[in-house]
Amino acid sequence: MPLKRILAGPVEDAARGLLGCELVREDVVLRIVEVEAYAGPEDTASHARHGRTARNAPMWGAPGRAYLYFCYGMHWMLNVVTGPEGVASAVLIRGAEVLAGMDTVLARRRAAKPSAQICAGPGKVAQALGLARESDGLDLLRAEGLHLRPGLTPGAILSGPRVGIGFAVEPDRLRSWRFALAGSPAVSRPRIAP
DNA sequence: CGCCGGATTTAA
DNA sequence: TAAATCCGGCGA
Repeated sequence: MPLKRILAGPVEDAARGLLGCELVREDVVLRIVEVEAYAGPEDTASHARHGRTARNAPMWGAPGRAYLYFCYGMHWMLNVVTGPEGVASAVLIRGAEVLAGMDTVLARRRAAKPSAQICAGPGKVAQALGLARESDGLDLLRAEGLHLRPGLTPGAILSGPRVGIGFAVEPDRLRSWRFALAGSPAVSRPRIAP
């Protein structure tokens, strides 16, 4: 099944389908190992919970676009928009392994040496790719600029509650919409129970 | 290894 | 005023 079709489906399936896929920008190639699913206005943890705003507008767009937002006054977060056009949902990229371009990643992350956790966290992933506001809304399925492509077929997948959404109400708050490749060293904290 | 506070801008 | 976070410092 083509990636575009998976992204056009339910956000939970799209999230699982993104595990193992690759993000490419210039010389940097990352393998996605951890994601979180965020649905539309009905999901009280989602940026779409108050309806359409200037910030979350890309969430209503076509599947496969980027939704980037600024968080905690200093971090950019990369999401892949999912669902049909007009339906607001997106998948937050939370963790990745560096397949190529480690020197560039080290420079952007201001790290002295490689480590398994260099892209373990959503802020780290966007920073490693050099992403900010100007990449908001990009079509990731076009092979120019930032590109998303199929990769490794996932083995075992772990799931658990989403991180940093204590403000959401149940059942959204406890929903297991965080997914990660079992055994990957690039999964962010807190760890998902096996 | 786990907990805690500060950084720093924006959206609602 | 709190946020879909990160990092360094401190104590066990």
